[in-house]
Amino acid sequence: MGRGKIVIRRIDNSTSRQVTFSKRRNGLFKKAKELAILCDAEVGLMIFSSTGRLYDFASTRIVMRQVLPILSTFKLTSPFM
Amino acid sequence: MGRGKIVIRRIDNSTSRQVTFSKRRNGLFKKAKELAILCDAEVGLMIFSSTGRLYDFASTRIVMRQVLPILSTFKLTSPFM
DNA sequence: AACTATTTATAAGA
DNA sequence: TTCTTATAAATAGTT
Repeated sequence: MGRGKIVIRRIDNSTSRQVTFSKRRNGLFKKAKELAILCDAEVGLMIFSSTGRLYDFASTRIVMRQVLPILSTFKLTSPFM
Repeated sequence: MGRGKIVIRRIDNSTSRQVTFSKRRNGLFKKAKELAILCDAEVGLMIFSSTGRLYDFASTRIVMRQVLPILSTFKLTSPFM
């Protein structure tokens, strides 16, 4: 979606990568919110930039006992696990 | 993006809502994966359909101590909380 | 930070 | 319902 077609691989140039991150992160949040509204779904989205900064969104009513099984698909490091 | 412009509000017709859910869910996962690859970011995405079915995706390396603060933004029901 | 040429996603339709 | 396609929307490269 742009002046040229791109291949999906890590963007080498740091500045370009940062710009793309900002644009696509905003796009992803927008679409997550739209999905929740249009389809009456619950959506949780968390993004960590390569520098470790966190961006997140969650529609309501997601409960911990539903979230826990998902967490097991992450690589977890926690005293709880 | 389609034959007509739509307003972002809950889709009343159950069949249309299900069809849109399926299409947009796939689109959201695709974009989440692209963001992770292009921008070297970590992405976690969880979607519950209105019938309670879970769909999720996570790129690796997300650790529990980073996830926990996000969970507090959800409405939690858990013996841990 | 805007712009716009293009690509991509998707709303309707078949 | 799986496939098609006209159109809306996102965004890559530019300024």
